[in-house]
Amino acid sequence: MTSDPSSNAVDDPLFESGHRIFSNKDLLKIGHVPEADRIVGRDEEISKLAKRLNGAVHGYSPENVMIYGKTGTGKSLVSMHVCQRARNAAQDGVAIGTAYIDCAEDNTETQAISSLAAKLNDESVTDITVPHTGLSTSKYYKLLWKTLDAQFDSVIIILDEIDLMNDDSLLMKLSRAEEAGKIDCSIGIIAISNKIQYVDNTNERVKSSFQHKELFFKPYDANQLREIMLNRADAFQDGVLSDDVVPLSAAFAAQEHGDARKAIDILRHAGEVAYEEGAEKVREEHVRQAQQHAEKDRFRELVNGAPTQAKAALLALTELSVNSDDDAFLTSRVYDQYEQICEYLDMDILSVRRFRDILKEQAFLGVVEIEKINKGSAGGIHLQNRLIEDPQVVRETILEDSRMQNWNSE
DNA sequence: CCTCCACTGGAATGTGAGGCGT
DNA sequence: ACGCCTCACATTCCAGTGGAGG
Repeated sequence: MTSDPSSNAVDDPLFESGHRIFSNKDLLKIGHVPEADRIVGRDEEISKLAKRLNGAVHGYSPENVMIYGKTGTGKSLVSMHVCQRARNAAQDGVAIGTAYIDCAEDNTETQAISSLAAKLNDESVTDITVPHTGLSTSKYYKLLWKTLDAQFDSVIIILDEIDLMNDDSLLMKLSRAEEAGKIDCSIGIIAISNKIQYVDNTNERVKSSFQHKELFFKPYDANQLREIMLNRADAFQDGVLSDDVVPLSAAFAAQEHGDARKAIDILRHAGEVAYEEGAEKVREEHVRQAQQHAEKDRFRELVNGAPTQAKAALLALTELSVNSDDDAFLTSRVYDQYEQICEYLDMDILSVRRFRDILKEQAFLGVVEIEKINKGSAGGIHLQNRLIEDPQVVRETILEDSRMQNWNSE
């Protein structure tokens, strides 16, 4: 995520000095955090969240907040933004610290505490050194408490993607620290989750200690997406975007997921497509291409990320689809083909039961489609499995895997 | 309307890897 | 270094399923 445009550039005719399409592509990067006035359609969420954290600004305890919402609905963005404003708005004599933890990265209690301590610690003030690793969990906690007391009246901690944290005692210990008298500094936690049921799945001890308000983020609608994209339109050169480009991208994204990240992705792709074509304007057809491209990318990612056994199962399906007029096959038929593949590739052969579950998982991910059919007295209930994307494309993607490469027709 | 087929899917149970405290 | 615990993945067993066809 670091961009370092070299400062001592030499004009080389091999590379164009100015870009025909983009003027500031950074604005379309995934990790780009827009300025405050560029956050769209989340005013309500921002003010609600700010209200919960209000205490921190005056040196009292902020409330804990649990934020729910799908990906790309601005949860992290709004949280970070509010934290920043809280820091700026802190009253005289009130020291506020804020920290952001990505639980996908630090997914154990120890890791999270250690990076929390490291992030909040200002060595020149506290004279404490936080080692990256090597201490027991409890030592890290002690370090953290010390750090906090030495520097802050209150801290706000953002725990992003907390559902990926495989241990919820962190939540409990953080929220109990203050009342247990371990620290004088007050702690507010913003926990962010994609899953609505997150709190239901945590145990009772955590539920009782992590008292919190809940906040729901709705997906962006087409209007908001359009505005978000228009706000970033100056990533493009003046007049390069045709009028219908942004509304179309917004419409695509809105009907599919309401995910701002993906919407912007499509816009960027459209720009790239236009550039490669040598077009002087980004047009509707470029957006359509970008959209299709995004679809394929998503698919590639799904298939690439699948475990080996799932790939073998998919390969069996593609093999059948390619070599026959039908496109849907009974599980038993697919399983036979799968057995052949496994044997040929010298892989373990899983049981039919497990095989069914693997296909079901792929169906959940949107790679295959399963239909229930009934053959009556000729054989009761069966499942029919069908690939959603073009079998050839799936096949190529699977064969990119080194373990699968030996499988070349027959 | 009852039977019957061959697969489905829930439940119990086993196994190996990895994180954690001691 | 050690055992403990949890989790994901896998197997085995078996009651359940539901419409075509008698």
